[in-house]
Amino acid sequence: MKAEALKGHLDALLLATVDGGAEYGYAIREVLRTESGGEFDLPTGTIYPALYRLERGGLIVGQWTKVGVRRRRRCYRLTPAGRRALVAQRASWSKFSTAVSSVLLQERTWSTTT
Amino acid sequence: MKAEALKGHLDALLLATVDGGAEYGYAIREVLRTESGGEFDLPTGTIYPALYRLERGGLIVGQWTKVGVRRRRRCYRLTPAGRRALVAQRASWSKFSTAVSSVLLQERTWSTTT
DNA sequence: GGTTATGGCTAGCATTGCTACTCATAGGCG
DNA sequence: CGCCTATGAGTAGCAATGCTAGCCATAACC
Repeated sequence: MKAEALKGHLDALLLATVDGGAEYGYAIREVLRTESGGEFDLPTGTIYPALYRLERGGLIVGQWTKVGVRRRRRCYRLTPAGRRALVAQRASWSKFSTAVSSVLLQERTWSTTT
Repeated sequence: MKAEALKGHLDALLLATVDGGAEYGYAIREVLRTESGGEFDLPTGTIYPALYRLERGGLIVGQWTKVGVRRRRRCYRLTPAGRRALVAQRASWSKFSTAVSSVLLQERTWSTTT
């Protein structure tokens, strides 16, 4: 996958993943990789700053939790605004992907590309 | 449509459009708007630099043509490399959109987002 | 004559995801 | 015990790319 392909769509993916239960960066990464059939194998340098952005934007809220004795996780949940954003992003993705597909995958009658 | 949504996909759209006959910037814009159902209403500041990039990359070749008396158009055709790129981009788009959709539009059993 | 459509172009910006690290705890294994 | 891997989080700086906001010219229409 080209590096730029994700641009503008990552937020939606993260919101959708977080919506699937209280999640944290590391787990989100695994879930994204699995659910995407391996397409999205995102570096942590992509995940964490993005979560940060979403939190700053008020779409998710993070909370430190303890794992074991001195291990910590930052768990995120969607805010109401985040939930609305997710709905909007899904709709937006549908429109976008439909549009791209209709341009890209269109059958052309004169498509005997000489 | 968010500004960044297109990133990484514009080249494919342009290649596909140029593949639909010898086209030039202005016409490409119209075709994209029409075929996308209005989703892609791209400013010329997006189109022309992008065509330039594609030409520099050897995926299309441009040629000035005269329209009327002293009007000019830069008409583009796909090169063999461009045609190969288009095939690759279509495949890549399919994989990408499938992946995004499976993350975004997935039905979750526990989706009663409390 | 003035407005709109056709046609092309550019400098500089803003956003965003990636690269390439750092740091720490925990568990497994020779 | 010492090393390697997995888990978990983070950052500075970069590169790419599409957009903003302009510019210019010809042609057509009223």
